[in-house]
Amino acid sequence: MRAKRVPTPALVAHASEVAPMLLGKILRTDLAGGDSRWGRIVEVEAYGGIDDPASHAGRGPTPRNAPMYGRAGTVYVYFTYGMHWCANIVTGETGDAQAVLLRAIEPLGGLDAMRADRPAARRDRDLANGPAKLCQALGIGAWANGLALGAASGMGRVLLLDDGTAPPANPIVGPRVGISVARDTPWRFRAP
DNA sequence: CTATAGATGCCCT
DNA sequence: GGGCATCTATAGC
Repeated sequence: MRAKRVPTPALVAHASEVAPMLLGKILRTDLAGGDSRWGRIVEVEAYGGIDDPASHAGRGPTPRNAPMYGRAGTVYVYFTYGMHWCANIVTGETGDAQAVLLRAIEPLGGLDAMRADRPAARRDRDLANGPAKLCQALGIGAWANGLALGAASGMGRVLLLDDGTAPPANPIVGPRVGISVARDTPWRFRAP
């Protein structure tokens, strides 16, 4: 089956509901210069809005989290630890400021380009098994911040595709990684 | 395999 | 100035 774009209305729900549904979907970048890279989403985390202390939107709007307040399907990319980019997909109603952090994909296409951009990865399984590694492998950076899924900028575009693979019936659910608050909220989802 | 330290810069208080 | 939705190399088992 050929892959089709995930329709935006499917993303208009709480991040904790959208997140497990993104497992199994295809994340692809088409970069300026012509190369495409893609893989299957195998790990995500849900982040809520003003009511979620672990979310970047947990203390209201700031310049950094502004894309989170946009429409569902907006890509929110942030810079952290002085060197890493991480990518989210905004969910919910406009203004809800919820998002799903894309934590890991199983690389499927564009492997050579991924390897070139991830010299530290000694094995292919390490190409995109982390939120910052995923961005490095797919070539996602500041250029994608605030873009709608599927919309092209001068640097490229980000696509969320459905190739007919159903989300896992029993994803591994647990607390989110790397946060210092709300550690009891089980909003991390992994494919078995 | 686990544990730990260091890198490195931006955002927000 | 504190803290960060992280990654890598290295050390030890």
